[in-house]
Amino acid sequence: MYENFKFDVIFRTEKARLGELTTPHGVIKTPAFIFCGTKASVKGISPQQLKELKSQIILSNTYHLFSYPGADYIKSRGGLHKFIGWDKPMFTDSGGFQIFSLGHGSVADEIKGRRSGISTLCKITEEGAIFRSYWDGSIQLLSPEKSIQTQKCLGADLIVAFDECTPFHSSKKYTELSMERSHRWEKRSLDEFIKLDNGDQAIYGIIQGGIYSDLRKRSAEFINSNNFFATAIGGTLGSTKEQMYEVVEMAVKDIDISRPIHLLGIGGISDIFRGVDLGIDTFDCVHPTRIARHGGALVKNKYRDSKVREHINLKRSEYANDDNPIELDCDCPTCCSFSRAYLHYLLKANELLALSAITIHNIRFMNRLMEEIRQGIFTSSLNEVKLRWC
RNA sequence: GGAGGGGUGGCCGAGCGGUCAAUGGCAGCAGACUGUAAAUCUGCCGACGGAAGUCUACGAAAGUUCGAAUCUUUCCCCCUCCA
Repeated sequence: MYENFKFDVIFRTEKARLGELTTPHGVIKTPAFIFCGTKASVKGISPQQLKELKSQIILSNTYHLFSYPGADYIKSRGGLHKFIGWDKPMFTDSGGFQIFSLGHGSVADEIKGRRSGISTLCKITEEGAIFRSYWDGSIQLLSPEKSIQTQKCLGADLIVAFDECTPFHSSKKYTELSMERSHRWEKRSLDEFIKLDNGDQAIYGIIQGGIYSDLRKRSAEFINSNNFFATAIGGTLGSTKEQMYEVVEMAVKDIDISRPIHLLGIGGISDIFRGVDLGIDTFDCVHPTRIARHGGALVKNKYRDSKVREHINLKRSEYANDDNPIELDCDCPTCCSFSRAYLHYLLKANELLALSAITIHNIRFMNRLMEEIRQGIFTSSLNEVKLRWC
């Protein structure tokens, strides 16, 4: 198994490590950031642009593509890579996060106790999760087997076992029962994966256990003892940044470090530095691409307008007369030709170009961040890099 | 010339005797967003004040009424139809 996959650690300092994750569609230099193209598209930009911005890998989502246009459809189009015109590595998430997000809303809403809108999650059973489709309202069951079969049809290089992403507001008892069910689901995912395996995919197991160190330890041991190619850290990571770092640290402690380690759903700049310090190899997050569509351009600390934000909000009126690019030292196409004033105007005028232009900057920003982090590990100067970016 | 319909906060547009400083929407000003139901969501948005509150407001003026954006009269201005 995993004969077409390989993970080599090239260099390490303390826990941080520089690696190469080999897949049938190429090598991913780690630490790496994975951009979210949930519905088989990174919103607003093309695979060609992603490549020009030096992106290594993108992610799509099982739940969304399962609901529409369907796994068989994408398979009959030749798989995701061919369908969307992307020949580099791909990752698919299993749909486990949607058990959380469709049941509880966004991470922030859940942590802050805000009521989310109408839930389209109907029920979680031992068999799987029952959803009302976001697409057509029909009732659908997503089970471990179904998730793996779907991910097989989609054809991403790296796929993920089906789990339940537990919310922050759940008791230890619920977290434990959910974790145990996730373990059974993950075992079923692995069995289904092995049954269908033809060498072109590798599967991640996910560590659950919420904010509880004993549960995280048990979960890590479970994943280690099964033949997953790699390990992802999932579930709630707590309600504050500090708690998140603690949870990641406790989760990472018992992971088999010969396997690649992915941190699900995290993409803040300082979060990535902390993750890298703890030995995380890959990250994925909607944040860079989502805030771009809301007018947020990621910037290094010297360009910020707020102590708490890692981006500037180009919708703010102060940018109306700012002729500088988002960042003076950025090499992205947006910074090479557009001023903050123009981007501000495009946002106000509701022009679609604003969304893609800022997305382009944020993607290049994340890729440059990861390039510098890799360089920083290699030259043992990660702290200096961090001072520039955080 | 005849008949009718209107004028409401930056704009559009509800309200047609008290619960109206006035529903909505847009624009404006902020905020949020971390395995994407997200080009989304939330808050503020007459003036002064931290707030209680005070003042000025529904074309203009005069009235009726305990009370008027809402009723009456006159005036000004718009629009539609007929000649």
